[in-house]
Amino acid sequence: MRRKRGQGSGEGVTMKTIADEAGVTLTTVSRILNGKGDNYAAATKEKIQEIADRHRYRPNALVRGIQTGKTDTAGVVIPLEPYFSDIVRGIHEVFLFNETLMMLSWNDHSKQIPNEKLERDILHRLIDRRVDGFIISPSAESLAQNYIEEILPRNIPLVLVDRELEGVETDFVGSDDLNGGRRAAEYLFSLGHRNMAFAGEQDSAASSLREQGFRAILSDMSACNCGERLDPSDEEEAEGFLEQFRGKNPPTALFCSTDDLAVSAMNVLSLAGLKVPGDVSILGFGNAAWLQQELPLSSFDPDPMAMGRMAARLYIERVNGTGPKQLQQRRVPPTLQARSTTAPRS
Amino acid sequence: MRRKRGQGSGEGVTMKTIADEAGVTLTTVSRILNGKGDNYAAATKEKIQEIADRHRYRPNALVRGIQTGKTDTAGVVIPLEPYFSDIVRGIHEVFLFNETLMMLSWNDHSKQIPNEKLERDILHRLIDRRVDGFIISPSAESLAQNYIEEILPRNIPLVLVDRELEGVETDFVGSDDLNGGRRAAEYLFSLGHRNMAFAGEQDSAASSLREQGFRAILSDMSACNCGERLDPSDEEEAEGFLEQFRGKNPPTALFCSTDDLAVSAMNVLSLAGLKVPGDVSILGFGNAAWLQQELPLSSFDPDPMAMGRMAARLYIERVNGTGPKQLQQRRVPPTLQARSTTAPRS
DNA sequence: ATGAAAGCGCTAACAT
DNA sequence: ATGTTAGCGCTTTCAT
Repeated sequence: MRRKRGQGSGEGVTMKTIADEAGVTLTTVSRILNGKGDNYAAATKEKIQEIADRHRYRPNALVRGIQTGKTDTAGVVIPLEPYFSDIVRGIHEVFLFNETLMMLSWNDHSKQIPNEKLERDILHRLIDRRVDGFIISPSAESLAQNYIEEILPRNIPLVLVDRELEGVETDFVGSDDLNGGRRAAEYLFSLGHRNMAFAGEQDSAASSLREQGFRAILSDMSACNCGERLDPSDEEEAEGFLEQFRGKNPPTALFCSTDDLAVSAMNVLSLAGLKVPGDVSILGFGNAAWLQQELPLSSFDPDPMAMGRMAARLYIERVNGTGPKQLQQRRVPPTLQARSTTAPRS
Repeated sequence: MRRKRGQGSGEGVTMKTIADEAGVTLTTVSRILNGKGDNYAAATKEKIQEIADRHRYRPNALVRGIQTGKTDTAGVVIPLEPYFSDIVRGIHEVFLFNETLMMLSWNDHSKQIPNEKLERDILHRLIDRRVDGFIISPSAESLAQNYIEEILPRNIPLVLVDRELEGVETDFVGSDDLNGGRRAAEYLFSLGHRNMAFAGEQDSAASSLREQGFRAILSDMSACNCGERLDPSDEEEAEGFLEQFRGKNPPTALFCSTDDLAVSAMNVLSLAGLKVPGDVSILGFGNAAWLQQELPLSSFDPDPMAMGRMAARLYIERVNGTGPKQLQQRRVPPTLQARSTTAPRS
């Protein structure tokens, strides 16, 4: 067996050490140090506490973990990139007040091919250490199988953040895309725009929700209309996209489901000689940090820190068994950041 | 006692479960699943393995931890801000190949007053969970006491990254500031500059090393000279700083010990009508990400990911007891990023 | 007001 | 080629 650590203070000090020194049993020490010693003589309590402090005694959470089945440790699997690290910061903030610590890991998000094997290995490492639950931001759909096979059957609480996974029945915390879409419409409407366009990718759940909310409001408003979804960054669709702005009575505002699309759109439009926001107001979604210095794009900030906080709160509910029985879907309303690519209709 | 988890597959499956099902003892299962079963009959080995797989058995690392005194888990205390999260990514990369996981935490780096109590609490949480060691990027000098009292006496390996702490005798991994300073001098010299200036803060260990390296090279070169250290962002020193550039035969190059100083210097110089790099070449240190889009500042990239990797490797050596006995000081040479604020002397 | 004893899931020394 | 036993550090029932 591996040697325990050397002989500094606080090392190798167990409840037994303290019990022996105080001339009482382990049980007594355990109860007193855990605040369950109401019945004990004040003198005993003080003595135990004093010895513990003097030795800088620290309880062994591993043992407590195997005894109680709870480790107060979460498995957090999130890439450490700008946007995501804000999610982690939000989680951390809530954990601070819940005696919880996170084991952090992630799979290489930068590689296009997600490494299923590697992620499964990471999950195993986390499960072996008996984390109470998981908070995961899945890097790809293809990883769903991992969660379905490794986490759910073991009945370990799992909260997904930022991205849902088809076929994985679990809690989810993300951005309120529907709400964002609605407010995009309301905002552009309030600037006087009536004729609008929408740019979005195909096959993106988030993008669809944003579009849905956007159109829902527009169809409630009178005298509003909006062209079909098109992707200015897609070779096939770019031409059609531009076409909309060439007819008579062209759109004066454009809502893009991501900031990337907003940038593509701006490029396409400016090549065609259109001014932003003079001729067309552009509103994005994502509030990408890399953008803000280059280009003052009006956009929705999904508030990743708030998402992290919300995910952590849900996690705590799950791990403690408080909170509702049904699976939760909680969404943080994005914050509108009006900058200089949107303006009143001229 | 808290209920163990419910009844899904892989839950509550222990070696005992497997042993019973196979009609052998715990020991047999333990040995076979740990690859120490060379002496066992192939049939037994296969049977055990099959049962384990079928039940999706996973070993309990908590138990292993209390038995062996090793948890394969590191306590990492680093703020999750841009520069630092790259350090964390470097650490993570190395841990992936060492069966190690990190418990990540940090104290609120944004608050000016570092919360000593909070950080001590975090260290306790980590110690209770019996991390094998620590990798810490201290947010303030005032926290030194925490490490001295809580970590060192317990003989827990501690590697400091990015920032050293006076009075804390421990391993350190950081940027090679001396080397950076030297190469700054060599680079500016190679561009033809002979008359130089240096901007740096007072009381910064890193800044002093950069200055030291810088001056060491200059004094080796013939016909070179460099004014005294001044801080253009300091009200008292700004005037003197500018004064240097007003004499006859003024400096044509400026090395700043941080990118922030480089920005201040540029402002001061441009107010005085001097052109960069036409009149003065400016070289910074830090390669701050927020800068790169605004201003193509020539600078040294301290390569935080490499620092993280190096710290993790040293950590692994410490935890495994391999590696040298003496305290280590390892430094990553920064990478020169020549952009457009430096040019040949005109 | 305190103790004794069983047990958590596993490892490792010591058998046979 | 496999089993027996003690023990890791603690919590929790059941005594007294």
